[in-house]
Order: sequence, then C-alpha cells, then structure tokens
Amino acid sequence: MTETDVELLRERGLRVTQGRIAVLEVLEQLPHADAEHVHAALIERGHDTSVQSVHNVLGDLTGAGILRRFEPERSAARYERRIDDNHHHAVCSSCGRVEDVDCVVGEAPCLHAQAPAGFTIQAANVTFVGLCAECAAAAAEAATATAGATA
Amino acid sequence: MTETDVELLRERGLRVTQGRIAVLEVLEQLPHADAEHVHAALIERGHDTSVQSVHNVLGDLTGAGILRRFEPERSAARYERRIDDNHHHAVCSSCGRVEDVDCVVGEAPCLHAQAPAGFTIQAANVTFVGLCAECAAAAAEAATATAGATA
DNA sequence: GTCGTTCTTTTGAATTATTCACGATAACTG
DNA sequence: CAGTTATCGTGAATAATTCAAAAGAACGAC
Repeated sequence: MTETDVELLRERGLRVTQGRIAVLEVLEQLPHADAEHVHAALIERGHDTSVQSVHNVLGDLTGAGILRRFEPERSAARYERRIDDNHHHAVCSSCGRVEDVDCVVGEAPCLHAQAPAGFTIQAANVTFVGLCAECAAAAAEAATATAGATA
Repeated sequence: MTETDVELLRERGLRVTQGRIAVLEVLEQLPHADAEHVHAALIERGHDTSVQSVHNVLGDLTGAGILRRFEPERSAARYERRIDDNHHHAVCSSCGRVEDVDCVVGEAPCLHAQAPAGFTIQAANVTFVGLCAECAAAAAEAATATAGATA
C-alpha cells in the first residue's frame, strides 16, 4: 500500500514525506476523518506532529487531487481518499456518522439538472441527511419508552 | 408582506419582534445572504443591531422552520426563505455567487439512492459547483488573451 | 391600560476550525 | 555528498459562530 502511495505522491509532483504517507495510511482506515481525528490517529501511531501540520498536509493532498474534502453541515471538514468515483455521503443527523453512498445514476449524478443560464457545472455534491441504523433504533426505543411511561 | 411575516412568526409560536421582521424582509431581497450580509443590510436600513443578534435571529428562524440554512464549502453559512420546495444550489467556484436550481425530479430528488443498510433518509442536499455565466466569460477571455500574448 | 411573566436582545467574552508567517528540517537533483 | 527548495513545526492570528448573564420588549391576564 505504501509503495502505491509513494508513486501517487510522485505522480502529482509532491515530495514523499513520512507525514504525507502516514496521513494517507490513516485515511485508509478512517475514511471520513476530520483534521483532528487524523492528528489523533497519527499521535497514536507514534508520529509526533501538530494539528496545523495535519491541516497543511491535508490541504496539499487535496489540492493535488489525492484527497477529497467535504464539509457536512455544522461539523468540521472531513477528508477521504475516494476521489475517482463520484459517490455521495449520508450524514446521520443524530450521531454525525458519515457513510458512503454509491451513486445509482451512472457517473455524473444529477448533472442534468436545470442549471441557471450560462452556468457551467463542474461537480455535484450530494449529501443525504437522516438517521443511521443505530440512531433510528435508539430513537424508536425512546419513543416507545415515553409512550409507555405516559400511558 | 409584513403582515404575512407576522402571521408566519405567530404560527410557529415565535414572538413578533422588529428584528425578526426586518431579517425576513432582508432575506426577501437577498435570497442567499450570510449573517454578515444580513447584518450589513439591517444597518443600512437603520436597524441598529449586532452580528451576534443576527445570528440569534437566524438561528431561531431556522429552528422554527421558517428559514433554511446551508453552507457552501469554504464559505460562511447562508440563509434563505425558500423552504417548502426542495430546490438545490449552484455555487460559482470563482466568485462564490449562489443561485437556485429547481429540481428536475419531482419532489424528492435522488432520495431513491442506495442508502446504507438501515439508514433513514430525511433530506437531500444537492450543491452544484461550477462557473457562473460571468466568471465563465471572464475565464474564456483571459484564456484567449494569454494565448494571444504567447503566440 | 397596567402588571407580570417569559421570551428576546444585547454585550462581551469564549470556542472551534482553520490559516498565516517564518525559521528549521528534510527530500530530491546533480 | 552538497545545494536547492519544498515541507514541517511552532506560534500567533483570523473568521464564524456560540455561550452566558443582565436589560429590554412582547404577549396574556386582570
């Protein structure tokens, strides 16, 4: 995996540094981590670095097209490695968990929308908001518990 | 218009205050304003208030379902009055302008996506990123100018 | 109309995520 | 191996937003 990452960086004209490799490895395991989580994961693995440096690396990799950055509402920016396919995200409104949603439509989802006159669409960001399985179950349980208490 | 706004507030159980009415009027004219712009517009109209209070009002109105809040990437949160229909947004990556995009699909756009197991979708946020007509024209002009210079 | 309760606003500070600046360090080139 | 330059680390700075407590305004009751 690391060898591939090295090539990936070289391809984009970026220097291969320990920090960048480490960030890429972390994002392999934490697919939707924000800067703080990446930083924490790096510390855990013995990489002594700062949050600012993590932002720096994430910014560089995003700029180079290696990472994709997206910002769920009311939460910090998150980063992920899947950039080639255009998949979407489902954000749990209760616990904040982010899951991937593969686009049902071919490769350019919803790009045939009725854009304003002259507007050139380059990309579409689709985010679904809802309840993940666990939170939905918890909510249902809470509802029945309340109903039972008031009955 | 103001009478309607008054009723709107009452319906949602919110007290009718000058500030809230004023914010609603501003958003009638500036459909995708952020807190700072709303504040500036209020000052211009002689309403003496603070940015924090504007945030407060916007938060209350959003919580009451009168306003819709959305956050284009890398920009402050914006607010709009259109909440009943589920339209989308086109954000110009060059100038940051936001325009409305009416959904081509019926009422629930892309809601039939392949959600993760157990995930209950409540809403879909679709944002198109691209170049607005003006910025596209400017970019094209710059390109030809450069080509001419180097030729 | 007046009174009192409760919701809103105000003011100021605090928080969070991110960016900037610059000296120190490490990676690539020849 | 030495030189050049991208990158990292440290610290401060910025921007948007939230929080907390006291002052003020809106609504309902009388």
